Amino acid sequence: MPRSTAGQTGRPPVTSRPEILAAARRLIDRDGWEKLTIRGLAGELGIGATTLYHHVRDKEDLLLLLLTEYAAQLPRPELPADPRDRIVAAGVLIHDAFAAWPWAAEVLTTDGFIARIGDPALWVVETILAGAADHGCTPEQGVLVFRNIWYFTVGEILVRANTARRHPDADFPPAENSPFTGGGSEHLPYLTAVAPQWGEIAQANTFAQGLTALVDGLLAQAKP
Amino acid sequence: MPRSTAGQTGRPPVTSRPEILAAARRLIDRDGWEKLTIRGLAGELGIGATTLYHHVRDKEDLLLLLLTEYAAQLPRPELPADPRDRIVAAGVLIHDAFAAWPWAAEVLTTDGFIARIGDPALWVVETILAGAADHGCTPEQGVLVFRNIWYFTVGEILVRANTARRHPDADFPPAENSPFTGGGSEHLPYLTAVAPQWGEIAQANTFAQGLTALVDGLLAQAKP
DNA sequence: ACCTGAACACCGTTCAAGT
DNA sequence: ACCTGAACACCGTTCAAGT
Repeated sequence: MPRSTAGQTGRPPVTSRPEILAAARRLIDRDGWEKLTIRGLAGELGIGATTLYHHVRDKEDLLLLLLTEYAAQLPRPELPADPRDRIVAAGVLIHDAFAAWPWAAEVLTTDGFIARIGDPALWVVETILAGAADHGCTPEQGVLVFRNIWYFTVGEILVRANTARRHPDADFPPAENSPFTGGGSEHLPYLTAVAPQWGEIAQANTFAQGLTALVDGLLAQAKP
Repeated sequence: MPRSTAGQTGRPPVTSRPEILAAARRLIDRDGWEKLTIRGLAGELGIGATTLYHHVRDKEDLLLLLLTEYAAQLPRPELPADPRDRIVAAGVLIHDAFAAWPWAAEVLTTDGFIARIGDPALWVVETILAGAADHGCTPEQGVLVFRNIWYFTVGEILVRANTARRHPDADFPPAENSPFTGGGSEHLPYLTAVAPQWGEIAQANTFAQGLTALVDGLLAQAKP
């Protein structure tokens, strides 16, 4: 008996989990991740919306599968030998992975997915812990280093992704209609002075620089 | 002619913007901010849902009003004289304000509100820019310092708030069902070693410590 | 086995009609 | 002036019925 198409019982499938995940990625890449809806995804596949529930537990499960697939597929490059440089490089890797897929970072925080990414993503955590230990950190200090890097990275991606969505070249303050650009700005001299250049300054990618500052500060704290 | 109740034309109001904002805060404090819906808010006030649109442009406008009101009401304490300590203190202030109202941080990133908070919140930005300048930073470096602090702070609050929502005492990895706690964890020795204590370590509030590391690292970069 | 439409319990928002 | 219900265009999800 052939095991693939013959001898089956019941109605034949119209889709599969891999097909669903591929369609979801297509939809996200095309319209943005906030447009990924169960109904829209079913439409993309040309099937009934409720059919999806036979291949995926719920929408949260779908997002988790998407994230896991993405994480597993990421390259795993050679890292520098120096512990400090290795930690920075690992942080940059996390950052670049999520910067290319900003919705992933958003999902990761907004829904508390952090604790549920599987094996394929854990080697980055291991790399940072190992780097900290090589530098002379205790395990506790290593965890601290990782968590602080994680905070910084998530924050940078979320702020950058969301400000880009609205103000293509501005960032924090100097919206033309902002109250401080009008009258009464005497008590905000520094802000008023940099306001014109803020947008330009904010546009530069300074993530690696900021991360380096954070890592250096953390390692200095751990080993005085 | 009395100016309050007599001589008016048209149907009398059933609510007002301050009443709406107060009800919204009540709802958020009681049920969490994801439960704040236009319909639910109208229900809380005992009025028709569509009536709200006569006092508030839309839901985004409502959230912005809420944020502005909250920011305006925050205390404005005395800060240390030393520039570095002042920057750290200002960062801790931002953090504590949003940590007490985590949904505000979430709104701030998820909807790109950052560029639109008004005057009452800008003095913190000014404080950080002034501190950086006092330390010898250029205006560009000052902006960099502020932005990095902002990333770190937002990230910390979002990650902490959302992991707390699900895993009361865990944070990143050691969920009991995590793949690496089972077999095949030989290539993750550091992670495996700290796994049992991770939750406990992650529970401590190390924000000020992490922020200090970041600020020290940034200031060291700016003035070698 | 797998698929489906109808239905449930929600959203934010608009608009013509009422007071 | 202000308020309102009905309606529009959506959500995620369940479930009985079909193939």
